[in-house]
Amino acid sequence: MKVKEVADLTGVSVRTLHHYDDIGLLVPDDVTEAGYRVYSDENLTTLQQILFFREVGFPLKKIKELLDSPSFNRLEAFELQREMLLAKHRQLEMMIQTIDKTLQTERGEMTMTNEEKFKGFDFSSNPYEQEARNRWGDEAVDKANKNVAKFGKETQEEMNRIYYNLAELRHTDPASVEAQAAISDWYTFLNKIGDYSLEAFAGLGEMYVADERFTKNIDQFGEGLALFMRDAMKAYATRRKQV
Amino acid sequence: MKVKEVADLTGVSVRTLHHYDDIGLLVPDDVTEAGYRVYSDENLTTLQQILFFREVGFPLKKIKELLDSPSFNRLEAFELQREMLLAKHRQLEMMIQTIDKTLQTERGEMTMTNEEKFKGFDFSSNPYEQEARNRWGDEAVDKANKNVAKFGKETQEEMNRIYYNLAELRHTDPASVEAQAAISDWYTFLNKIGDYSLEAFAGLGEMYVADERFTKNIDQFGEGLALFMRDAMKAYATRRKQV
DNA sequence: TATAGAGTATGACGTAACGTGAGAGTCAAC
DNA sequence: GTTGACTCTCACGTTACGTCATACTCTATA
Repeated sequence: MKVKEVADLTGVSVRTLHHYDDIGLLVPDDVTEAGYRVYSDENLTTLQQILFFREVGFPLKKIKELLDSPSFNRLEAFELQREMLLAKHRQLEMMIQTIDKTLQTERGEMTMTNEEKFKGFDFSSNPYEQEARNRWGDEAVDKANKNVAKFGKETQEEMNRIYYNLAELRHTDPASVEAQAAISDWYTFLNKIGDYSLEAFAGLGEMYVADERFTKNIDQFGEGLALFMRDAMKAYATRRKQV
Repeated sequence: MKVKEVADLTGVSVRTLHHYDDIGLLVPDDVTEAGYRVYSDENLTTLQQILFFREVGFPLKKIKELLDSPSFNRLEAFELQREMLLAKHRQLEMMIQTIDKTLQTERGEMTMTNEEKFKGFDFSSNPYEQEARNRWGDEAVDKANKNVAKFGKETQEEMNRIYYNLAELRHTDPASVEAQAAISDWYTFLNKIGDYSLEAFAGLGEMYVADERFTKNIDQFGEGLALFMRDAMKAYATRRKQV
């Protein structure tokens, strides 16, 4: 299919498809000799995914990261998207209720507090978005760091100690007893300030190497630490799941 | 209430409130001596309106036009917003169905056409336009411009004359005798080339502001004409229905 | 009462996700 | 062989804020 066919089918503009091609988010599987973009059925499925994530408010950059992520699983993604759409659905219901109440208020049939006036409007707390970010997104790290700040100096120092310990081991085997002990401290620490399943923990490790901003941050404690931590975290999660 | 209180209550950022102040969309009713913005309860109600319109995809500029419009009626607006939210609600239901089908497809339980894959995704037109099309029918929307072309040059010229007349009145009261006389010409004209009930006529007016393609076209004769025509058309339909 | 800490103000530049031409090549149809 | 619809690649414009930087204000507390 050529651009306009895809555009007409999906409702996005041709320019949008160009843009997605430019940023590498949706690169057509084929091009004609004249340079015309040709989209495959596989491309269409990807586009569907992109539009779902876009609809629930993910920035394109993050969508790309998700789709590129080695741990990305289409079926799982669809299920999550379903949940998120349902959440949005419920949110809309709240907004409609809010409107109904407002209408009654305008007619003088009842009164509303200011909080009630904005029920359903606060998007800052979408639990499913949070879940998605935990599962695949780099926000997991942000969250951790923010929480650390919130938990004060001692926590910060504890975190640094763990980093230093790990940094010293970074040229050894990530699956060794020492490394696993150190990474276990890391897991314990993270669960003090947040809530990480083993899957999330392993996913977080992936992010340490997948996203250069975190690689850079972590590697301040020692070059190659991020990579080492990812391997150690993966090994840790795998081993503990087997038990 | 000061900025942060409002921000916390509504979930928008402080920067957003600054921005809305800058562009004149939401100007706080009061300022302290130190220049701090102080929002009244009236301001909060306006903000609620703004967020509703924003949620259904209206650009801020259009929201400002709506709120500033002399014919703007809060109660009516709430009812319209309710409709729009319901439309979005239905759209979400379609998307959820689409996901369910996709999940079954992934499991190999069924197959989907490409059209089905994108059902519910076509946002090319704002949800309200969808709603408008449902309510007043597709023809009402497309008919006007297409038919004019078909009816030849004289018809085209007559149409332009009417537009020019209206454009000159566009800063006056849409319900005034002059404006109503001019809009009556418009109604007569439209019924020469098509078939418009009063409801369809009013609905068409709504489309003039809801669909930017129309707005752009009409505003070529004078900025703000589309909005003026909508108000005049609505007043015209209301008045004639009462008789 | 001094001072820290949280809140607020105004620039001003940055960013995301495209929109909108401009200028030119491509392709099927009549 | 010439329309007319479609496509390409620049490249600048736009919307709705985000993100500093710098400076002022307010209040709780040592």
